[in-house]
Amino acid sequence: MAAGNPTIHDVAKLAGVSTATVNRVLKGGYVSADARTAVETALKETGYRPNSMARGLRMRRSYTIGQMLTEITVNPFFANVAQGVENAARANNYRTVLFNHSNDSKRERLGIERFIDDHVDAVLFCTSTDATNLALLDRSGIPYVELERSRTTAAPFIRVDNYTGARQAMVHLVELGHRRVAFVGGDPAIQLPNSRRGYAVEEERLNAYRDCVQEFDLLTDPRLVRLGKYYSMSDTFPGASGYRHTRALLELDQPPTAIFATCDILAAGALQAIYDCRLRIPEDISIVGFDDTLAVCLAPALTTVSQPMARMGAAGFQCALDLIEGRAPLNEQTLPAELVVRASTGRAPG
Amino acid sequence: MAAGNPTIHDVAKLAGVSTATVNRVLKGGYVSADARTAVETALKETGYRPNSMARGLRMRRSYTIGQMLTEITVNPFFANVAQGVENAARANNYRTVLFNHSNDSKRERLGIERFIDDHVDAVLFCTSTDATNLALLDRSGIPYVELERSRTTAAPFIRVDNYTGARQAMVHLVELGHRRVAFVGGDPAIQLPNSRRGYAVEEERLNAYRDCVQEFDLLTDPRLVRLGKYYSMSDTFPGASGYRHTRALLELDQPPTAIFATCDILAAGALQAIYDCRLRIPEDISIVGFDDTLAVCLAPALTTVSQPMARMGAAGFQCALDLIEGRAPLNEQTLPAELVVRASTGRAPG
DNA sequence: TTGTATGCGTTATCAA
DNA sequence: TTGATAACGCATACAA
Repeated sequence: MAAGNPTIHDVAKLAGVSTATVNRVLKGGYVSADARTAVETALKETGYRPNSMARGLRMRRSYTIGQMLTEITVNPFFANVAQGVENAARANNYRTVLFNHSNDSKRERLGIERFIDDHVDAVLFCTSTDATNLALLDRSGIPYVELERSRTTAAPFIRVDNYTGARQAMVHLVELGHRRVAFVGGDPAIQLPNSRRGYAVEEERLNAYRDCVQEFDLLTDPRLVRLGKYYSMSDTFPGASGYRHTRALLELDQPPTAIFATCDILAAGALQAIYDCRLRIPEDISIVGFDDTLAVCLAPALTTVSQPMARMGAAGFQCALDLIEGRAPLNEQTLPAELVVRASTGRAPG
Repeated sequence: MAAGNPTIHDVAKLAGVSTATVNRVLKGGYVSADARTAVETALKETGYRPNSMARGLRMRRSYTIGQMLTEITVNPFFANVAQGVENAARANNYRTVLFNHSNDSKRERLGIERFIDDHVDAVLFCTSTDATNLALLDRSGIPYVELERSRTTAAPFIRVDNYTGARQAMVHLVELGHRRVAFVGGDPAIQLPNSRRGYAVEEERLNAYRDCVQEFDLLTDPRLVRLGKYYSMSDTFPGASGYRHTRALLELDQPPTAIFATCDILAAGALQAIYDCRLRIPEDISIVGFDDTLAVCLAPALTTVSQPMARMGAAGFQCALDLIEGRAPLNEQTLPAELVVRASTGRAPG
């Protein structure tokens, strides 16, 4: 037994039946009581476990989901989504294989080819760099699901209601009396061209900001809106961009009393900038993040818009499973984001 | 072609040769020039990719490594190690499958059984909860490697020189004039009973602290040594333990001028406590972390002992591959940890 | 230099 | 109710 795992043949021989009978007790079927007990004891004795490769070959199904992630180490967001997928997958006897493309379309292509080699039953993207990469899967007949951002309209898409989430953040600040609120966030222009649906993450968040500025008659100053990337893969400090923007904001003749940074990593950089300027949060300035990843670890603990990362992953897996098994999942699902108030927001000074 | 991927038979038929010949041009062997070109064009035309399950079945090798992690979402340390493993694995045509046991030995057991079902070629642990779980693999003849912590002496073990790393942190503080240095760290008593080798992570770090206190004649006060868990899986805020310990330290009649927190998550909690007490870092108090995970994101950016997480993962994979292919890797490898000085340490006040 | 034939372990059809 | 058998796609021993 030490040398090589027991196969269904070993079980059959031990039980004095054929492999077909063993299979029947395993999968359910007409088996006599005698045969059943014989097989069951043989099963126990051998400690038989089916060989997943043989089964996969035979069933033309690998029971494996490929997860294409941007970069699991650079933003905890991805680890949390992956975790959600993983748990849902395990519960359904699926396993997952990860691949990080680091926003490099060529690498993503490589990863997709690996997925095809692995005969994954479906692929989850969070998020894809490029619609042409997705087309590779179409050719192989492998279904896929997009999370967070969408590059195509054909595949099911699990999204988050970024508009409402961002709006909650703004309303919270307004209620605290802030009227000079800065926005530090992703530039819609960077992502939008790639987006195939009505909403790009960045656009939604920015729209919520702008709408609230209008609606609540906040100070409008173009210098308060700072757009760019959330973080750079190559920067030694991912929050560098948030740091720079915040420094610039604090040097304004009339600095904002609150900053809405639409990613906890940006917010982390903002906190560092504020710390360097020896300002006190929230007494001197309030700050709200987005994601709820680093938020709870920062000083002070960050008020942030929490994304349902694990739920997104789980919903994505469910879609994938539907696709695999020939059911038609919703083409689009929107999950809510929710403001979590912690210690980084307070009444506007003055 | 859309329905079903091309097999080696398709290629053979198209090229007008046998599957054996196709295999020969794929794997290298005696093939006539004519046959070779015919096969090569057929390969291109079909876009043939070998079926990894069929190959795995035939070769009795899955080209898959199982990674057993404590919990990828709770500490970025694990994501970084996993990333290191992953990259090394990909470079060697291996894939990895993750499993998080959340410090639950039963869950770990479950995961190992899944790995056995998957016929993984080897398992990497970072870290195992329990030596009896490892024994399951022995019975299946699956080799394994331990990272960071060891529960057995048989398997190769990739460790970090925690003593020297921690010592660097202490020397750094001493050089800055600190004489009242607190230690907030893991309790050796929690982990040591499980450890099968001379060094437990916690013991090494604590020993370095104690040795330095002696050697540099620092203040010895048992109240300055705060032991416990790095973080709790269930706490809403992982840094809670660091927060509590730090609050207690700051309430001492003679609070420390520096804190060595032996995990960035603990340090994050310490930063929050210090922030709440309206003390300024490093002017009022210095703090050093360990790991270099959150460090760069905290305010102020944390001076910390950097662990070679990706290297540990890569070295672990190499060991696993050696084991799989019948080579004998070193039973133990020690990687260095290195102090990274950032903004949270400065001259002792007063 | 090339092709035939077999087995890896599982599932499932079909005949008994 | 059961067993013999074929097939999934690949790799390879052996024969030609």
